[in-house]
Amino acid sequence: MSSAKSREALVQELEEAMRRSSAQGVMYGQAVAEVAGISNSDMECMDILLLEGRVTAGRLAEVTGLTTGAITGVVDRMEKAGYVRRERDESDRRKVFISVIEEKAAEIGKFYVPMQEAMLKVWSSYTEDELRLLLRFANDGHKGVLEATAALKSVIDTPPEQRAKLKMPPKSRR
Amino acid sequence: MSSAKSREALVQELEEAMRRSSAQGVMYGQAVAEVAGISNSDMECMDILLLEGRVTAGRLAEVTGLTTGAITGVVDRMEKAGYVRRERDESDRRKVFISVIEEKAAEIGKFYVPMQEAMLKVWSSYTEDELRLLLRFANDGHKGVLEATAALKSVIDTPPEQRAKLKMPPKSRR
DNA sequence: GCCTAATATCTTATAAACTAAGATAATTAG
DNA sequence: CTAATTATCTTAGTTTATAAGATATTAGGC
Repeated sequence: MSSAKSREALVQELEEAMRRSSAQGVMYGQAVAEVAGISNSDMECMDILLLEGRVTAGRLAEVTGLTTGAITGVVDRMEKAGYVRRERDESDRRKVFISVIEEKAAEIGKFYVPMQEAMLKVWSSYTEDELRLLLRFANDGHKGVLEATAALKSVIDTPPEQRAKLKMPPKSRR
Repeated sequence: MSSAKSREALVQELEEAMRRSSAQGVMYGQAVAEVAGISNSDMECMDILLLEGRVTAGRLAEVTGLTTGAITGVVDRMEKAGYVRRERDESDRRKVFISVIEEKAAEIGKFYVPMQEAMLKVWSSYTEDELRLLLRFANDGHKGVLEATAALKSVIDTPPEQRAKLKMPPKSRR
């Protein structure tokens, strides 16, 4: 019974299942923001900061897609709440680095514990070989999403006249 | 030699890889909303509608975590833009079902094409047995995230005195 | 059947957070 | 040195959210 389901049906089920669980993942993030008492955008910036450590205001704007003005607001709020600190770059004094204050940020990290525990529980029912496959998929998937994001964004940058039918050559920016 | 990587290391890598790709997934969603010219919340509601087909305003509020007043606004905007239509339930005339207008919704669906293509490309490099494993994981994962969301929300309802310490995850080294 | 409570959505006033445009300040190039 | 560029912040106005309560419908107890 190697084909109880056709490959096509399998792929379709996969698509739907992935969509559902990623939607639920988004909602988890919102719930964390709510419990932590900070806005969604602030939370997203914290995530970036926790991953990259020390980032300029401009890069936050770039990554989140917010305007620099909005980022000023985000950083004001997070600084006031004690999560981050502004540090002017001494070699280029226009730049402002935002850096995480670890002790305070750890309070937020706690809210990810239920998620980590749930995932550990799920993974505990898989063999090591299966986990290796999942890891391969997570990495392949990440690359795929990056690719898709680039393809989609090239649509944004295409002037409306030319936008009629979408093509995929990723346009190099910056 | 069945463990080139220890199970623990594997799980940790998985955790990080999943976090990265889901963060990228969130960004894809934002990009779609931007290209489609509708807000993030509106987009989220559209996603729910596309999945469930026909949903009451109250359920949208429940699922998204927005107030019913905010949902009124969301539906007003989407109705005005022609994506959905309000339908009063004849058997309980307090209820308002929101249902998708397929032809118009397809315009949004088109922005998911780059993502679908990227995923198809990824999946094409897996065997059917492997796809079945991925499907199992997607479903298990969804259940896990639901569980985690519930666990997190129970923290909201816990009085602050008892909320003091949650277990921290095993310190992740990067 | 009638009154009260509960449910589902919408309305209003107000607040939060965003954008667009432009001000400020520092750096780089000619 | 001056002009152009870069990075962030400020301001005015808009969008989208909340909280509280209005409106309309249904359900339950007597």
